[in-house]
Amino acid sequence: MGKARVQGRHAGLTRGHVLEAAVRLADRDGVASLSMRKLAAELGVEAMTLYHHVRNKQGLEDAIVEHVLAESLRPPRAGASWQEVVAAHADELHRGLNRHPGAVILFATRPAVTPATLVVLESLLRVLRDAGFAPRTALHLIYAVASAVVGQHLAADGAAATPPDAVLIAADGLPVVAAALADGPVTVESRIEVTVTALIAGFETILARDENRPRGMDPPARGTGLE
Amino acid sequence: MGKARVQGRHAGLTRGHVLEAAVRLADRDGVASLSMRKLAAELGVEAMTLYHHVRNKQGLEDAIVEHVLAESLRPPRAGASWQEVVAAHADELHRGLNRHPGAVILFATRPAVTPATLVVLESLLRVLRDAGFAPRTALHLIYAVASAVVGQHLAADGAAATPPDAVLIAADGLPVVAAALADGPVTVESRIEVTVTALIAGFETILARDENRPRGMDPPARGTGLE
DNA sequence: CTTGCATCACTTACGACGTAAGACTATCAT
DNA sequence: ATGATAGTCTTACGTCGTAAGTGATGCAAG
Repeated sequence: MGKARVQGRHAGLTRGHVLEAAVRLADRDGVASLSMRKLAAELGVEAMTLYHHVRNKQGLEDAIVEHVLAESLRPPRAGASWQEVVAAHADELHRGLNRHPGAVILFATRPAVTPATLVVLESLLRVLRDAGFAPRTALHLIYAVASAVVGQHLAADGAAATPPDAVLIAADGLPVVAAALADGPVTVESRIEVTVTALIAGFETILARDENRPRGMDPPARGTGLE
Repeated sequence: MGKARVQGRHAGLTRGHVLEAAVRLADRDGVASLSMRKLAAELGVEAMTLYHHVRNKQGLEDAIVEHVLAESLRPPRAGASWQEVVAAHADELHRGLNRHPGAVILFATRPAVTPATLVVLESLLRVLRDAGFAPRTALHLIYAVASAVVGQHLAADGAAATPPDAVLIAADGLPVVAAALADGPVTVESRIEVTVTALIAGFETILARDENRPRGMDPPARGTGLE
């Protein structure tokens, strides 16, 4: 009786609000500490309410990935060389992850093959094909760049979690490691820049090699020792 | 009062047993579904008992990473070229992750700078330095390869989680994507092989470039567009 | 206007999780 | 015999995702 309950009054919550708050909380505290209850509290609502706007927690995480990618990736600039296009793509991805550090781990887990990202992929592949790459090789190139960027972010985040002193102490008696760490910390930016530069240069030589061997011939014959 | 309790009878549990069981469960069901309680049950023991052999769950995960790395990485073969050494290192890492698929995600999270891995790193860096690489560049090379291998495994696992049909359907109207996916699935092996090949080729050109510019000069001047 | 219904919100509840605190017991050095 | 130590179990707390059910709101059809 008494107890004027106001339950159920529509709060005007939309999927957009939920997602925005989710990204904000993930950025602030990391996605690991993001829970349906905390997110609901942030929105002034009960936990179960969120399930009207999101299938479940995994759906929420997928949506975060999609959101970050959508706001980060742009179609390749017309008239740019394939090297510039690939470098720009890596840069966009890197900036997106930098803008949402707490969400990086999601990119390692969720595949992120949504229509929107596939469209971007298509345009990237088209540039590469026009430059002479076989479609399969072009796909490998994009995969390599994306994995490298995400991987470097993950590794850098993990490294940031351990105090650098501990590493330096552990590196005692290991002169080359010490020398490599001597001049300043290794930043994500430098890691990504070097990696992407190397990948582009590497695929330049792969492209040159493949163009000199026009039609269906044998694989690279003992390239890396991987099988 | 009655109730012949048999609690506390030493079960002869060791850290090695705990770790071995943890790796086994992680391999079977994935590390995400590994809990202290399940692990304890697997060992015929109560959950809290594990805390006498492991600091906490994170410590357990770190130990899993360490264990996999220790059983996978080998010191570089004497007399091999730096390219062979790097390729072999990538291959060892890849095989290790292949052997323990459920634990891959841990390699994205935990930094894995233990004394043992640092020793391996030192020997790798020594080979690269002897080949003419600056220590910092050598470190970037190893980081790039490790991140690429882990990143490709993660991406491949994520991709395996989504049914390939869905991707093919989504790729409808995207001719280049479709063409790239046309001849068979993209395996982890091929992704890693191509990436590592490209990285090695790329660092070959970086090495050649740096050797022609011996002492401290400007950075590559608009290399990738990353800053 | 009334009636019905889909939508949004809330409540309660369940089983799982990591782990702090403490009690018990077996083993071994003194 | 006497402690000390280390391995084990019990209980408990707070958190998590979410299934199931209840109630209120606002809109559309009669």
